[in-house]
Amino acid sequence: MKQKSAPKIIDVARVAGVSTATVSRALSKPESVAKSTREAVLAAAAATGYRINVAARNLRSRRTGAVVVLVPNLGNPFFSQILAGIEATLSSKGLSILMVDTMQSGTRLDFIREYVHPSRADGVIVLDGSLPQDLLRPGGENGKQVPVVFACEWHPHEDFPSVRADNGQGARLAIEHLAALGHEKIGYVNGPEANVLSQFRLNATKKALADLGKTVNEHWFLKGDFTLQSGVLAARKWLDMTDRPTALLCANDETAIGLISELHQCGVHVPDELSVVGFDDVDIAQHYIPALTTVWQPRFELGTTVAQMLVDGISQGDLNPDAPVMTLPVKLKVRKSTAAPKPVASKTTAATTAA
Amino acid sequence: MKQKSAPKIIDVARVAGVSTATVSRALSKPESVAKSTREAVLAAAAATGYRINVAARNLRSRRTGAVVVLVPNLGNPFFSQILAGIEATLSSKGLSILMVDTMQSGTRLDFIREYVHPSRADGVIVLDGSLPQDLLRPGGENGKQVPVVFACEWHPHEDFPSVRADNGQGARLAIEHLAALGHEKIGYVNGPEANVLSQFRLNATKKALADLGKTVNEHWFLKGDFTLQSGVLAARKWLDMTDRPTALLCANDETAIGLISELHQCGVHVPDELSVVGFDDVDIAQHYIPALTTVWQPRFELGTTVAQMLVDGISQGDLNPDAPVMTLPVKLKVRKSTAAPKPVASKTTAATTAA
DNA sequence: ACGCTATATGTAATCGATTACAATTGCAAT
DNA sequence: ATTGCAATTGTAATCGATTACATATAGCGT
Repeated sequence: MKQKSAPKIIDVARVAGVSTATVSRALSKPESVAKSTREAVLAAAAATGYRINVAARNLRSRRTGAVVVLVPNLGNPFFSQILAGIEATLSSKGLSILMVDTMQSGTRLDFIREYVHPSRADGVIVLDGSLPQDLLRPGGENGKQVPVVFACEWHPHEDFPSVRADNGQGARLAIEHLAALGHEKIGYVNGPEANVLSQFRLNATKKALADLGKTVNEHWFLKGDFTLQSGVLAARKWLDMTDRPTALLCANDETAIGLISELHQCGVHVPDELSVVGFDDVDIAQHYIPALTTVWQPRFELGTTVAQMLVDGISQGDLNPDAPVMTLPVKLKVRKSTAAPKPVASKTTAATTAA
Repeated sequence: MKQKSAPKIIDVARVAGVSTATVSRALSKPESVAKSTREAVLAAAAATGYRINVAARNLRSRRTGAVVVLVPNLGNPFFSQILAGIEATLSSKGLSILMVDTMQSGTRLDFIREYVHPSRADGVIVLDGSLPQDLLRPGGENGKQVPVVFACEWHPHEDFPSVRADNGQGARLAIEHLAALGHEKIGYVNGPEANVLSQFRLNATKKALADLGKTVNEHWFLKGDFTLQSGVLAARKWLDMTDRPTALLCANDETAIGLISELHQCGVHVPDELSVVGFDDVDIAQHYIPALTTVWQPRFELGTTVAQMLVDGISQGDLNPDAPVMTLPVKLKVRKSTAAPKPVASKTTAATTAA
């Protein structure tokens, strides 16, 4: 009795004694058919084991039910929680996620370009602020545009809608915290220079320092690239300095952890000899030793928010024209990696004991 | 001159002065058309800005060009590197990734079921060993099956092809290392009981202890669930013990880190008072303080391997019938969280100095 | 010169749903 | 009773590519 090939809509129609149009309606807009018919169709669908052919529906209805997510680096745990938020929202709307790692696929931009197209996806979420922008506006002015929204990162000179954390406020809170502890010599370990977040956090840091009347010493501003290793290198540079800052804000938690671990290797204790602040509040941060003082970002919420923004844009047929930029609040989590600076050596020396 | 709607294959055909069949062939199997025609078609495609309609191709060719990846928890960084490996391999084959978080979508199994279907995906990669198996064999014996492969985790009583790390060897190496350091009282902090990895590592741990003639004391075997918090709880349980183990192997790095951080809070020093071994070697592990001794898993390679296995299965039209289980080797990374046990207090006390 | 094969291309059916439009029915208002 | 409207359902065109099959052309051996 079993059919060789998968049941199609016409098989269901036959069993239910209705037309294919009715089956289609009963399944996709149940309220548009009579109750009795709906039940008959549902029963027939169950009886035949019918499963819709997604390609056929997509072709005819000119939708895809999918959203492309362009992630800079899937291996980076920072993005995984944002992805989780995106997934939660999109799956609740019946949309699926096409994931593309722009690092991996980076050698062939054409590969990515293929995804930014109405026949592929109903929308695009970009977590990578450094993609060439022409890639996101395919076909210039003509043809249908796929709605594009940014999360976390963004294009500095473009006006795509975006959701981001309040990076400026985060840097300011961190600097104010260090200043309140009594630090006068405060530095910063940057992320990649090409990255908007790095630059934004860097500028906000300098602004906050200036506003507080603190020295902005370029020697205390170190390069980095968001990796653990760049924290290690920053530690070595700090060790080599003659006039060292007493506190360092890092562009992210990885950098802060690499920094602290290398200092530990070299017998330098945090926060006694240097206060360190991270950025992001990854899960490990509060379980690091010392527990990391850091700027918390609502990562899961960033994901749900950007997904919702895109869903709204898709259903409106177009994105909100005034290119909204949503900025979500951050929080400073004060833990154990920051403390008042050590009293200057030339004065009275009451040796501080380490735990 | 610009057309309102996106150019279709027939527009390209007109410009190139050939039929749609020829255009299709020129684009998908270039070697099957004459060189001159191919060039004309490519030029016409470029001139019109033609982009293929994926839904149409999928419908006709009965393929999807997509692979579904079922991830237990996207927010867990452990999976992100495996995903990166999967992405690298699949994207190089022109396949896209449909990502589904089985935790998020877990409330509705039907939602997941929808993805395990030939019209959705050409294959499925499962990273979650606890999914109901009927979900992965839709339609019982009839109908086309979608190839399914497992990575990391697997179904204990099923014979799907799978790729996994050598968890048994990992546990054995860890126990042998602790034994070699002189530990006699060795415990284990488990992951979720329902998880195959937890159980596998647990059993291998017990076996290794028995083989080495060490005590297997059930009081030293603690429950856990792979989270940082479960490490914290394990630490408290350890503190409450009267007869404490001198070394603990943890089911994963998160647990180990939670454990160490809580002990640190309580003034207990690792490894002086307790040796701790993790499992997985997440990026942070070597930058933790103390640097974590742990079992390294080839996570990226797990991803590339399982993806390759699936790709082979798809192209063969069927998966290797003898349900191959590939086991990738692990390595023990000895760092600073393990040391010889403290000499018994009643004996001579030569206080060991900590770095 | 003839037939045969190999190569290249064209014609049109096909994949399986959605949906515009038409048709039917029931019911209320006139 | 007749008309009008709303609610259901059916008929058939349609989405845009792929591909089985048919056809045309060229090269080759005898």
